[in-house]
Amino acid sequence: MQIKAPRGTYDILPPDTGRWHYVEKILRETAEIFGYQEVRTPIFEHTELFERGVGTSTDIVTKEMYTFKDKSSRSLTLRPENTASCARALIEHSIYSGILPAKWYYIGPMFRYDRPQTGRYRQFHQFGVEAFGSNNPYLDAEVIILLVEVLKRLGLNDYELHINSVGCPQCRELYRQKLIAYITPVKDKLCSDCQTRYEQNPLRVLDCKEDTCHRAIAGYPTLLEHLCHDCARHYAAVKEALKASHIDFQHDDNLVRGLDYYTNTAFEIHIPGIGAQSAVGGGGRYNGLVAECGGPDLPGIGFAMGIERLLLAVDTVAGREINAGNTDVFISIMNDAYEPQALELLTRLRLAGIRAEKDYMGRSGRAQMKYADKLGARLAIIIGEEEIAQGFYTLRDMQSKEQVQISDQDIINSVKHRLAIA
RNA sequence: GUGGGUGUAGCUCAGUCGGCUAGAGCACCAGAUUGUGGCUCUGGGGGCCGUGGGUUCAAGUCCCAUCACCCACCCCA
Repeated sequence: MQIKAPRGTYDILPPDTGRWHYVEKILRETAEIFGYQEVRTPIFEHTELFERGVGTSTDIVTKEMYTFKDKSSRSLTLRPENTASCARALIEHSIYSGILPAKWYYIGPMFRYDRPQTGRYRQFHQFGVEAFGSNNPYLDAEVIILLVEVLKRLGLNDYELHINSVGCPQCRELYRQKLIAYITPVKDKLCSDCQTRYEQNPLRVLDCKEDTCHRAIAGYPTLLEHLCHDCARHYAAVKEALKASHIDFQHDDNLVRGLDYYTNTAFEIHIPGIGAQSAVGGGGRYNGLVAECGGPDLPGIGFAMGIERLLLAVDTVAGREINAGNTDVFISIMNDAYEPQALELLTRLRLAGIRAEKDYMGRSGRAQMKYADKLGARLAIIIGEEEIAQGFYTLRDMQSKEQVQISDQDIINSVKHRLAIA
């Protein structure tokens, strides 16, 4: 039986890797312009970190983690997300006693044992940013502006940004009580999923898609009306800042993000038309996280984006195609006796910083030209009997088909010159 | 974890009621054009028909199982 990539994983091969580089470059550049620096944390961590950081009631922790024991019986887990690791690193290296806010970004693979689907994999890639140490609402806005800017730079102008505030532990608990009181009389009318949500996390009943549930709880009290004074002011400032920055968004009472660590601002960004998994990014404020992981009481805000979903969107919505040629110059020899000279010149071109290639399959002269064409070469250098006898190279422009004779000492500069103006 | 769909060449897919040596297009290689690419034409290499079992004189085709992928639920990025 042939061995294949495990379920939910896949290979990224050329020329696809070029598309990844293109997206990754935009992500890194944008983050750095906004003042975020890259962090790289381990791919696996102690299981306890995610249990505490993500929350034991979440789907991620209860059923989606890749957990294993190492040879010393430590329980380790392949990271399902990177925010908890960032908080751990921040604490471990006492970053909080340095210059604040600490503004980090990351990019890399995450792992969740989930049923694969369009835009959903078991090993997938996230880009994300985290800003620790400030509870300033304008930092919330900065992070959202960065998220939107990334989409704009990828040509994804058609997005839906939803925001909400989930308050602080105090006002959220008060609201939870009210909501439970509101739902309890109509509990029996809810779908079976909502029956369990009602027990575990009543707020999640709000974003159920079932019509019957919507009707059953119609007129429910909203989080927005129950925010405490500070939380309400914080949320108002975020919205005001987004408006001032001309960012379109919509308040969404039903946006209740699943992870336990969120406080105050929560947001999610969708791109219509890429399937059921249309959330390309989501995040929020997590003021309780650092303390929960054993550090000081330090606020934080961040988001994560799914790179597979971004690529899906770039393909299906933005319709962008990125394919640069493999090479610029191809050396064609008309007799295999010229292999040594060809390789010598090839290396000289390469050491001069020029992407150059030759044939290694024993192709005929004609086939070498076909090959050059497939590689996207803009220039071909032809070495045949006449060239060897008289000591020059034939330089062919693949587009115009013009050919000129160039001496050995001029060849590098001539190639450079032609590539620069082409 | 639940429901539905699909597995045939590297890719996209035909393959009738179970019946001769399993096909096409694209891609790849070669030739036409022995010193020159894109177009065209000709030829060639490539298949455990996802895997395992069953029914049958006979299975790519029917049945069962299994695995994988796709779509949706769930959840999320």
